[in-house]
Amino acid sequence: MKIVREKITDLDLEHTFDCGQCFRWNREADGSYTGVAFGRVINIVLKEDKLTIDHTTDEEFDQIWIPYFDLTRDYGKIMGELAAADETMKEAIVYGRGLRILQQDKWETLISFIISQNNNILRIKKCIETLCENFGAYAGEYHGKKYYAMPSFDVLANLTLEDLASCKLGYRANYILETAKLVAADGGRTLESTGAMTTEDALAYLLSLSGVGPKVANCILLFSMGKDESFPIDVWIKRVMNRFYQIEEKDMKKMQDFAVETFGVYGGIAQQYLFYYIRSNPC
DNA sequence: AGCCAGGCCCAAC
DNA sequence: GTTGGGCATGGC
Repeated sequence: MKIVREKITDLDLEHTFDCGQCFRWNREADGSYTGVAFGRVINIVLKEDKLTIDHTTDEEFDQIWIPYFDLTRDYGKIMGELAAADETMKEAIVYGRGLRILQQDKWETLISFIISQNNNILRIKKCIETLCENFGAYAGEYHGKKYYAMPSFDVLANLTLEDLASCKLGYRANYILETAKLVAADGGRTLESTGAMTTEDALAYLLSLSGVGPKVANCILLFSMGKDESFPIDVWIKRVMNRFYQIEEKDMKKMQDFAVETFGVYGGIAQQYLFYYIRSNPC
């Protein structure tokens, strides 16, 4: 069934899906997007302020898609506050207006960003897609195409490197097996409870997993655990920090401090506008 | 062909 | 505690 909601503001699906925070949404010929999240397949389109989601229900919209798209939060206010911080941020917001930080599934985000390391976005998407098709639960069919969810930690914990070879994950395959075993050891309870932890504790837990360092951990904190102040620093953010804020590319500590001082509790959201801006306008 | 990609691990200082 | 080499794979 199809649901419609009007008066949706400060949302741009292209910016939200293409800013590098998620990997499983694809644009259709008609401009709508189809993707899988939380085990559901939906097709979504926004025309003016009218949001239409196909293949869902009123109940699922309330329980899954409102939190997923972060629709209860006032991004107009957030953008206003960040834009007042400085001129670069202001330009980045003009460019990426409507970008919202999705609240994604923790396990899927964890695996996705382990795969993301030293990798490019196109290939990250292919790796994730293959992993889901080969080992994920069937999530449904939309317009003749079948979709599969991210395989659970129980499934991945029982695979071998040979099983994963077909996914072409490279050296990351072992990280995924090790992390799946660690998460499955307590039935995923620690991972699920991270949202209620302090950011510091959640970060420490993530860093204890295999293939998760500071950058990947901060992405997971921001994109799935509601830790808005988390400021992931990758090669692109280093370039932003160097080009626009005159911080040396190796000085991560100074970048972190700068983010806290300048962007405060919305550091991660600011980071995402900057990432999207610099990637779309490289040098 | 060689460099790069939303970095991390581990050994050597 | 910090630094640097190595790392699978494929797009450009």
